[in-house]
Amino acid sequence: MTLYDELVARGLIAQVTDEDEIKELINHGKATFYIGFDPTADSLHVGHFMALCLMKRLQMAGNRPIALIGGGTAMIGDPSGRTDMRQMMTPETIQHNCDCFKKQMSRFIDFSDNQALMVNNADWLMDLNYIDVLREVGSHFSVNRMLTAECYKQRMEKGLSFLEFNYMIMQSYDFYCLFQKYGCNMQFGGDDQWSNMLGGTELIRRKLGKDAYAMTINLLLNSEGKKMGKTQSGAVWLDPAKTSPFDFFQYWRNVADSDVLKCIRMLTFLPLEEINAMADWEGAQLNRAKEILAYELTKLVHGETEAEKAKEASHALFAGGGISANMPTAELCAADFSDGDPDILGLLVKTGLAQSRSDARRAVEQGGVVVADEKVSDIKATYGKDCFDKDGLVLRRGKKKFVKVIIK
RNA sequence: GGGCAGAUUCCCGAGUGGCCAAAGGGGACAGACUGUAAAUCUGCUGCAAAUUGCUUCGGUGGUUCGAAUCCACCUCUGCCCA
Repeated sequence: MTLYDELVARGLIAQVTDEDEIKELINHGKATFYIGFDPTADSLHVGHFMALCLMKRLQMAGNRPIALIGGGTAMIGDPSGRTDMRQMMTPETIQHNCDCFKKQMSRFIDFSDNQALMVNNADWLMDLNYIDVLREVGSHFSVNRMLTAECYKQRMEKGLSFLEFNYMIMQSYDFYCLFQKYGCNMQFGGDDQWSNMLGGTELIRRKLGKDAYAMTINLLLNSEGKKMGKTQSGAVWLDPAKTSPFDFFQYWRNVADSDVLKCIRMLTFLPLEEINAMADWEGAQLNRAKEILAYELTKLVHGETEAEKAKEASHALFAGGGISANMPTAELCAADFSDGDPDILGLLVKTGLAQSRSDARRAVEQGGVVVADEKVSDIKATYGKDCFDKDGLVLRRGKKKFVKVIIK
């Protein structure tokens, strides 16, 4: 099976500019392609992970990836898919984020011997001269055309600043630069980037009379049509300091039935035959598929050891109800006992299981708090040092949130 | 530059002097049912020393016994005209 066919079979490809050309290029390792990453946070998240996987797949087939960090475009902010204006970021924040991205990407993509490149568009965008840009680039864009692009249409009602309107032009200019500098002939990106990417191929055609190609990958949406990789507390991050391997594992362990197969197909490197064999799984067996998904992804992102630990902790908690060395842990120190034994509400807040004492109180009153396998019904319950033996005391809020508390 | 409309809690959105910690919906959280799924039903959703107290309705001042609500100025947003 060719690479292109595999991408199709995995449901990754959304739109392409020229199917035959693209097939030819990527199947034979002739593409130098780029994917842009906007450094809007200090860690990559699941959405980026899809792009990284794609890069890896293509790199394995001999194509040359360029990871473009949008240090320059981040100064503007992409209006696509947004209904409100982005908050402006300071140059310092952007720089910090770029550095974090670099570190994380190196784990997935092999940058040695120029097999892949990492560039920052701040390098060429920051020094541009306004008049020159207008003459060189601006003359090739039709405002009428731009306004009909889907990404701007949505914003026509809510308001769109001139700043953001220029994002497409900057992104197009990136492609143009990379094409000239590195012979970059393809751009990949999320499907919401389609119009911005077309801007680039268009600009290259107009300025250089040459063809470049663009391909978008499907956004990872759940069965309700919402972007996956988001939780109430924000995105699911790849940085273990921001989303622990255990939480990462649990996120995937808990996806809806209807989304499991799609996730496995799109995100893991399991062979297609193996995945297709899972297609008619249901009930308990489908539940097993979720574990495979969670394990595979945790392994890819955090490594095999962490994946094993997360799986083990998950089993201990949900299957055995026992205590595990690998479950999320919170520590108490002597000072926490200095004003008398801590009460249940305080413990819940301290461990992050509740946001405030009010929140904790509600949880207890509704019967959602369990300590050491016993439901807590008294909001005034306290726990002395002797409650915490050397394995720790397991606090549970609801069915899925556990913390093991130990005394340092 | 001129005219008009608007800013309310996580989000949408009601509230136009006291009965307002603020309707309704969504989301989130908890309970029941389950498979760590979905659907459904119930509860709950500012903070705290909790039949009470405190802080919130874009910002700053003012009127009033009392302001999300009235007045002034400011900031931001949308629409129309230039």
